[in-house]
Amino acid sequence: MFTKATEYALRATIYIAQKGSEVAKLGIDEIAVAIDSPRSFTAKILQLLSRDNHIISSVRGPNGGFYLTEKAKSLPISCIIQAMGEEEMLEKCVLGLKQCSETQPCPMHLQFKPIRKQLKDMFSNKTIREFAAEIKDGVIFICNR
Amino acid sequence: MFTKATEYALRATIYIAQKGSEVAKLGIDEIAVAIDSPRSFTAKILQLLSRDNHIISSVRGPNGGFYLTEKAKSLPISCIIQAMGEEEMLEKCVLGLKQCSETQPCPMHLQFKPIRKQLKDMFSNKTIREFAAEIKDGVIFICNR
DNA sequence: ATAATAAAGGATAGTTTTGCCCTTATTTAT
DNA sequence: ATAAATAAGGGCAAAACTATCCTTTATTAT
Ligand code: FES
Ligand code: FES
Repeated sequence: MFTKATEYALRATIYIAQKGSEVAKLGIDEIAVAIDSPRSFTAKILQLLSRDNHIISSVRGPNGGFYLTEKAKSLPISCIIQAMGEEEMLEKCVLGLKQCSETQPCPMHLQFKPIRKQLKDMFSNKTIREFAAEIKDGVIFICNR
Repeated sequence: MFTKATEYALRATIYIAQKGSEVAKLGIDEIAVAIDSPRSFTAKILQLLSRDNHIISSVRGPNGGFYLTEKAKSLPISCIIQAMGEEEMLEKCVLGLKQCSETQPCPMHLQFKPIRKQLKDMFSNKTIREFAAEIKDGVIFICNR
C-alpha cells in the first residue's frame, strides 16, 4: 500500500506522539528500536518530517531528540502521507490509467471509488493523537516482531 | 496500490479477454499500444502469465499472438494479482508491522480491516470476463491518455 | 571554555523495479 | 524447403527505493 519510508514515517510519528513530549524527547535509537526500523533510514525520514514539514519537532544536543507539539498531534494522519509525497495513492486509478476519471473510467472505477473514499476518510478524519492514544491502552501495538 | 508490472498485467489481460479470441489472436505491439504500456516489459509480463500461470494462451509464428480461453476468462481477477506475486497486498498490515494480527493489531487495524475486505471481495468476486465485458459498452476504458 | 551529546547533512552502496535491445525458437505460408 | 512472422528468452541499463556510514552543527552540562 505505502512505501517502507511512509510506513516508518507513520509508525515513528505515532510512537513519538504517544511516548514523547517536549520535556521527554525521544532519541533516534529508541525510536528505531521501538518501531523496528533501520536507524539511519528512519533518521532521514524524521529529518524530512521535521525540517520540511514541521510535523515533528526536534532539538539537538544533550537531552535533545524528537517530540510532537500538541498542535501537531491534532493533525490528521493524512498529513504524514502528504509529507512523504504519497498522497496520490489516494487519488490514482487502481489499474494505473493516466488519471482516474469519471468520464473515462476504468472497469474497476465504479466499485473501487467508494472503497478508496473510505480509505481517504480513515486517513483524514482521525488525528495523530487519536491513533497514538490507542497504543497506551496496551491492546494496540506499533511493533509486533 | 499495485506495481507497474501488475497494473500492466491487469490491463493487458482485460484487454486481451475483450478484444482477442482463439481465431483472432492479438500481437504484443497492438496490446502495448492499446493499454499504453512499454512493449518489451509488457511482453515479459505476458510471458509470465502465459508460461508459468496459464492465464493467457500464446501461439508463436504467423497469425500467432495472445488470447484467453473461455475457461481462463472465468477466473477471478485476483488470480492475476496472485500470478504477479502481489497477493500479500491484500493481507498485510497498513503500517507495515511484520504481520497483520488480531491479537497484536496496529492502531489502524480495526478500521482498515473491513476496507481491505471490500477490496479483496472486489478482486475475488468478479471474473476477468465481467471486467472485459464492460469495455465493449464504450463507456468504460482501458486507456485514457 | 570545554567536552559530551544528539540531530543534521552528505556521500555512497545495495536492492528492486522498470524498461530496452537483440538473439533464438516456433509456427505458418509460399 | 524456405522465408516470414511472432512469441520466448537472455542480458543489460536506468531509475527508484532502501539502507549504511561518516562528518558537521547545534545544544547542554560541567
Ligand atoms: S479510472 Fe480507474 S479507478 Fe477511476
Ligand atoms: S495489524 Fe495493522 S492492519 Fe492489521
